[in-house]
Amino acid sequence: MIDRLFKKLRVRDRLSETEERALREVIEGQDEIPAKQTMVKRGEPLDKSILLLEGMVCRYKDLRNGRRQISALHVPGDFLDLHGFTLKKLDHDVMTLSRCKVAYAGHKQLTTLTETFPHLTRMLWFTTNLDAAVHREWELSLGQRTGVARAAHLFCELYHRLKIVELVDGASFGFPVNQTELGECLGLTPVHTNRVLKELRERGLAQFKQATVTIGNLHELELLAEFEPSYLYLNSEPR
Amino acid sequence: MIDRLFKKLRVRDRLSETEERALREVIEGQDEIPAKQTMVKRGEPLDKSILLLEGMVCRYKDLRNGRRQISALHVPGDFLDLHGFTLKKLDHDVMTLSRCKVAYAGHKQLTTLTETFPHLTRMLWFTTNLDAAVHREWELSLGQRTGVARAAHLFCELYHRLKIVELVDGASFGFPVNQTELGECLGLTPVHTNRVLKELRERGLAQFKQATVTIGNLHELELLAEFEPSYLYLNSEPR
DNA sequence: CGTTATATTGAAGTGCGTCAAAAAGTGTGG
DNA sequence: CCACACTTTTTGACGCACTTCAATATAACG
Repeated sequence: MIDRLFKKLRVRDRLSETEERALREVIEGQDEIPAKQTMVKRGEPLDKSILLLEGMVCRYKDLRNGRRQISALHVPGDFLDLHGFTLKKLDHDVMTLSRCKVAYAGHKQLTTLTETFPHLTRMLWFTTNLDAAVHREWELSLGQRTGVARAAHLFCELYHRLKIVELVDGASFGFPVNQTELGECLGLTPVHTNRVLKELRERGLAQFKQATVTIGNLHELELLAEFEPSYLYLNSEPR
Repeated sequence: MIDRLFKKLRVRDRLSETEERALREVIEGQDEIPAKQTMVKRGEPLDKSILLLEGMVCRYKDLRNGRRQISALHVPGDFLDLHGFTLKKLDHDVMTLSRCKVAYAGHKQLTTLTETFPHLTRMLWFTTNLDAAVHREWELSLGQRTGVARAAHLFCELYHRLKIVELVDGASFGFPVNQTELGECLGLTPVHTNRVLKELRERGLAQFKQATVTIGNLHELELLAEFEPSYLYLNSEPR
């Protein structure tokens, strides 16, 4: 299961056997967490980072009026809070969307690792910068794309990210959220999210049903979303 | 001028004399860039990162219809593209807003630095994670805050960030953009940005005039924006 | 002082939100 | 296997925040 992390890294850079071993050594423990459970609360001091092995997780912030914005989604192979390694506490909450399997990397062990493996450190650093690149693309979506294009873009992004870790089945992938939570990713109300999904469905571009996305026409969907995968840094380059 | 970087870092962590010296040594060159000039183009290979010494810079992405989203603002003391150290090319453009002074840190030198100073490395890593924390707060703004609250929030953020590097003069600070560019930060059209500014002005909360923000009532402004400075990580903690 | 960029205002249109209700799906216990 | 409660999805009607289009006013500048 931890292999998904290596798949993710190897899409972006070379990872030596030694580095893989070193990384394996700092990943320890294994937990199962039920769905819809807060894993990390904002502000609480952190001494380890969480690697997602199975399931899906979100990070979010909310306002006093109860409106919530999901700022990031995580798929297997992602660290949920590697940024917490340097931040030491989070500015947001982390919640499981589905039942999840996770493992841990202690900050102490990570510190040791970074003192011994500079290139591996850059790769880990890279993954936190990759999260930031996704944040920027979401800012573009939230600020400038219409609801339909936002949903289309999110589906394209997840398709590509899940493909890397081999969690796409044909044109379908699991996305364990309801329409309310999907709306919280998109900055839309549940009602409008429903209408946006209806449009994508009727145009034959994508379908969202029972926590599963089925892409009807990837090319058209990407056109509509103006999806440019370069922000996912899918080409291997030395870091 | 480079001292602003150290001010920024020392608000967040201890920085030893040795570390300061080491960091000074990798910062070289000095350039002046005119206003509204693209400094880094998306996709172009990078071999150095840029430290902003004076002026203000933005990063942005745009869509085919010409709409643009500014995803980040940078103030003196910020690295503009330290994330480029691990990403090796950017997913967005970087543009000066005002006339700027900058210096450079070569990636080769940074690599050497990270192999010698693990704690300093974590501090640099931290600054890229801090940028991501700001991205998340902007996602919350763009997804869930009203136009007025978004503008209020941005003014609060800049006030606090500029305060650290001593660029706030009483209740005022320079913000070298026009209303169109401000709208591109906020995900609003120029016309609506103008109306939002009018409301803030008439409520006595903040004024934006001639590229200068003057805060009328910081407390009320923060309340309106639901501004919670914790995402700026202003408390010094060991990283 | 004219020229151009920027700010401001008005009027009308639209995407998305709100409120409310119905329909469909899901899970549980009998 | 059905009955019931609960969650989620879907639809309709209406309202509002923001956009669009267009015109005017003001500031910036050589």
